[in-house]
Amino acid sequence: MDYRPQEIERKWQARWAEARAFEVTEDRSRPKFYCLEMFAYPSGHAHVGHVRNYMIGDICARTMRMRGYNVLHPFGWDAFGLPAENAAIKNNVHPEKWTLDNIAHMKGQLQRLGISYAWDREIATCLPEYYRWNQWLFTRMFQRGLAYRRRSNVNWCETDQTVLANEQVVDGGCWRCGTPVTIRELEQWFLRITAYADELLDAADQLAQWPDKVLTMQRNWIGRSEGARVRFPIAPKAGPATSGDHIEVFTTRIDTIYGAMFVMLAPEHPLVERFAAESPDPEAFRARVQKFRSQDRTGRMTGEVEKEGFDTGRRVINPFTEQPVPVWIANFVLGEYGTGAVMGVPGHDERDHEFATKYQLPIKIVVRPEGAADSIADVPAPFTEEGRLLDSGPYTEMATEAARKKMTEDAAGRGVGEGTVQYRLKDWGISRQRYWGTPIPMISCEACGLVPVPDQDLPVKLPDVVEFTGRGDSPLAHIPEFVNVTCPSCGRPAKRETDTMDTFVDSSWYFYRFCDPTNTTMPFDPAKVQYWGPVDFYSGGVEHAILHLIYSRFFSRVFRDIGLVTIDEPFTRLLTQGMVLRHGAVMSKSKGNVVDPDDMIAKFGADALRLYVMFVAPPEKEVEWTDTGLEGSFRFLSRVWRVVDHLTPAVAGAKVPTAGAAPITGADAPAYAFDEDERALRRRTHSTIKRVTVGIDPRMHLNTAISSLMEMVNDLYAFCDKRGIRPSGRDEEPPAVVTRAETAAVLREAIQSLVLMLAPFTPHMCEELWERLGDGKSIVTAAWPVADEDAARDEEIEIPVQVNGKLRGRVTLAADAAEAEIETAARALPAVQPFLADAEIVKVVVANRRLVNIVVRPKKGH
RNA sequence: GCCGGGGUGGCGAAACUGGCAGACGCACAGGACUUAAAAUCCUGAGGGCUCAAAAGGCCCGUGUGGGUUCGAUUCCCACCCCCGGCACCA
Repeated sequence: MDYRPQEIERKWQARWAEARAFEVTEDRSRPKFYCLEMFAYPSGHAHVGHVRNYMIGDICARTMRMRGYNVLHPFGWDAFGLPAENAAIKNNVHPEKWTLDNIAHMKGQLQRLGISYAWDREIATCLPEYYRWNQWLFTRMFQRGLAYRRRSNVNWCETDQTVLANEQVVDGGCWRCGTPVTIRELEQWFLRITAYADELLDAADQLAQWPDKVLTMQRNWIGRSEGARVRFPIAPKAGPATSGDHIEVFTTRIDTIYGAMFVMLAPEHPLVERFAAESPDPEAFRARVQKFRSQDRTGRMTGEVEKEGFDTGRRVINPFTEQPVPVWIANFVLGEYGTGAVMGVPGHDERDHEFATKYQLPIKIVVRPEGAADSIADVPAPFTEEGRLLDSGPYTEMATEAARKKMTEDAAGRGVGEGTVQYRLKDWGISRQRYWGTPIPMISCEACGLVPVPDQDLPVKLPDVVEFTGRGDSPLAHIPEFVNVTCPSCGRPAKRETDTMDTFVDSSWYFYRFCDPTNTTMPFDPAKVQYWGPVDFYSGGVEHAILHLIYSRFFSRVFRDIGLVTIDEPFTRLLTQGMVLRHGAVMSKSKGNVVDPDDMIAKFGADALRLYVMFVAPPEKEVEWTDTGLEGSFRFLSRVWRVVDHLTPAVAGAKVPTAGAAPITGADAPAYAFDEDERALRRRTHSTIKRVTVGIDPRMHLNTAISSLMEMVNDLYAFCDKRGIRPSGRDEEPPAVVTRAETAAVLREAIQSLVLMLAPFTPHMCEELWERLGDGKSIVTAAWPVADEDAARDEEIEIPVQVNGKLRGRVTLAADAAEAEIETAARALPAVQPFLADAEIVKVVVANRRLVNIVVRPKKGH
């Protein structure tokens, strides 16, 4: 019978669904394994780039099931978001309909791929049963001061007409559409992720099974800097100084403060307006500030815009030198980092040096390189490295590091500053002026202020009837019935918040909801998360390295501090899968280079597609799609099918040799006398089991695991060829006849092991073969084969022999040959004789019994 | 500029801890089977040189140049290039 994947696949997908084969409950008799792929945004159709991730997770989930774990492998939909709303505006479809239709289609695609999901746990974040708990959590965060509202400058996308979090600004543009970000000042809700900055940073060291790349990105994003805040008193314009009137700067180099020749304010600094007002020509002053503020934001942030500034005419006192220094306003000082003010040390900072040079400000050298220059003239300015202090009062000659410590202490002692830690990470702005998201469950009352919606009134549901305008205010604001409410606290008329939450809130805790997806009284039952959590294996695109993955680590800690979970880190092991390219580009509808899995399934079946995608490269790497590669995988599966199908009836009665090696039969296997070829085939079978087992977990080298299986199949064909029992490849095939019991036994062992090991990759075909080969039960829970070390062991070893590091021949010896025997055999090898003839043997290295190297040199006087 | 990952045949790749470079596959070539083709099965192949041919032999070869070592794709130093991230963060 030919390999006809489509029939087989339909059959087994139906059986799995009927048997609810992948649904699980908490079973304390078995170890748990939580395998998760990042859930999907239901954009319409999944292409092979998307589904590669689900395949990777599925290999893992199916393998762990066969190894006896109780595997939770759920799937769901990150279903809120702008595309649905944009589609609504464009096509006049309700976002919910658009979303649910897409979910239905994509779910079908995944089912046709045979991904082993527990569909009973499917969730969609756009449903009130889910987003209700976003609201619940938000009110808890509000109560704990982790959610707060403030007016601030926010990133605004003109195309999407909404706010973006800092993490959603990519290269100065919107992460979704690329539109350059502009700045708006708005009242916004923020989540206080900075409260966890230290912990998120420190705990990153414990994430041993995360890629370095992702950890580095997170560390950079959090951006911890140790330094000091130092206050420079403002010299009075006229009359006495107000007490405490000062400019506070943040610096990581307080040791260079004797070289601070000026102080710079960001154009956004709160003191700027006061200085303008107090200046002789306030309007001119403001105009100059305005110029900086309106400069291209990304240019200002990245140094592409030239450094510019102007002298405010004001002076502050350097608290260490006690000398007055001028205050400038400079376009390159960032208002939102540190204190929005910095000290200018042109001798020891590149930017300050550039600025001072441009405006002819004085440059003072206060650090010299260790050891070297003892004359100031020799110090190259700007000198930004560590060294020894010069011309720095009592600190002169101290090493920079020690000086930083001492000067920070002294500043604190004198009340002019203190040591501090500064983060680049900012609080997460979550307000979005759009419809298709979780309504923020807050009510604004004139008497009571901001009041959270009480639990019994949750969820705050999205109203159905809405006009989608795409304007920059929330569509919800136009629905009076939604907006006008009574204050839950005092009962007077009040207004509801009309912004919705960033959809990244939805995805920051969904992995816990999967543990208890239908709970109606809590986000999840803590006992269930206690059982399933944390996620043991998590895979998804590296594009979420700092968005989703840092928010999730944050939310896990919030749930912990609320008392619902005890674990800190939600994801033990992270795999970032590479993208699938076609014609050198990421697949996208607009480029017209997408490969729809359904088209490939129609041609070669889901199993061949799965195998190809896993074989073509390691999971982390980008791959280029090729049709011929897929055909190759189909050929291999046909080859497996043919040989297993051909041999199955002939080996049906055989008992496999060892209990450990075989999952189903052979407890009382007879004592076989294997011949050399049979032993060789067993060796291949068992060494393949070893390689494939570690290849999948822990190593996740799925491509080489598959190539090991291919080698095994090649050996199997060679063996059959030798014994005259190979499949002909023709339609009408005479049945294979295996008369020798030993041969039948090793063949059965081989094909059984092969089918079991291939099952995670190509589950439908393996189920079909297992139906005739196995114990009548599904291969889903069949036991993973165990290698028999004795059978896997080599009887003979072939050892390469080198002379001076060049390969000259090989010797074959018994596997247990002693080193001395190996050396003797190597020296006796005819191929090495010519090199030994006129030479003196310096030494002979027998390396680990794996290689012999004879080191010679020409005889003296020859 | 800083951080992370890479650079190996015509192509995708492999090589566990310093030990036979190129497993496995794609594409290609040859053979068997076939009236024929497809399919299938088998065989070959890093480059160059030597040899009438084959067998065999020799040299070169993992981005470049050095180093350590009996031995380096692997370790060290310097450099070039590619990909990804961050980037005036004081």
